[in-house]
Amino acid sequence: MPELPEVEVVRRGLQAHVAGKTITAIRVDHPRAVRRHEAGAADLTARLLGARIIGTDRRGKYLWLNLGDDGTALVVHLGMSGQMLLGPVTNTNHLRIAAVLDDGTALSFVDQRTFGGWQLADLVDVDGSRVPVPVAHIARDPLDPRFDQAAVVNVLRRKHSEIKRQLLDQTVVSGVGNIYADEALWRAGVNGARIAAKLTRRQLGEVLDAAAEVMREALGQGGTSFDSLYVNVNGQSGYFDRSLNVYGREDRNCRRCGAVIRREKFMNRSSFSCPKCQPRPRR
DNA sequence: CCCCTCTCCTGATCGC
DNA sequence: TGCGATCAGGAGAGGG
Repeated sequence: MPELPEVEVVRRGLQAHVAGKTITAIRVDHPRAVRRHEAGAADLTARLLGARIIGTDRRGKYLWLNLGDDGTALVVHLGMSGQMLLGPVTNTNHLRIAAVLDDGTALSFVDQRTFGGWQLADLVDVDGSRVPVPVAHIARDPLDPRFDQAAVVNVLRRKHSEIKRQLLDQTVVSGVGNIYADEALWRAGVNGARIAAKLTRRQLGEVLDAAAEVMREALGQGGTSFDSLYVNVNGQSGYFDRSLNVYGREDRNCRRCGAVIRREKFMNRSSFSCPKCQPRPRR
């Protein structure tokens, strides 16, 4: 379940090891991994062969490799279970794309649930930043130096929809997934079912502050992993799951007040919250 | 326009 | 032992 911190860990690994390298071989093993590249797998491999990776970038849960100097990028989304691995792949069951770099390093895209994928795209200017076309609609994330929290609060003030739903909407604020949404709401003491427009500016600011804080801390721990589906470029998991306060802690005690953490269905996924720190809205 | 539900996918796990 | 049901969830299509 890679969210912003996990994707950033992967991006840093790629930056350190693939920047400046050229792709000398590439093979697509599963068509779903390139389904978002509308020109097809043959076009993608033909254009990547011989391409030089000049750097990496990320917004929210999207990361991309900048190629050559022609303003194109290889956009990577990890989906739920995507992995960008450097070096030999031992278990090839879920190997979707295999590439080789000019120093002999293997770069592989492994993805059990096939929600992720690669695509080539042009870079465009959006609000003063260069991003690939498929990322143009994605809002800045809370760790972006140009993240405008006041502007996001203004957007949220107009949303007649639950705050958790908005946190998960990548066009409002990006990078937050189910785990960090629950953690941020717990830290801010806000129930995810509260209507965004009915929260005060101060409360909305606290929720966004908490989201930035929890993701920054998770990044410092190398990310979160529950089932080893999320790993860095060397196949290793992070440690932040030990620091989670609500997610996955059903029936355990709240670390702040001792109440029993509850689990509920929300948007077809699980939501965890403290009944005392995060009282339900009146309806 | 705004909001929300559904769907894609695979593997682990559980109850019978 | 087998088998169906359930769960995990990012993001976009499409419905209301």
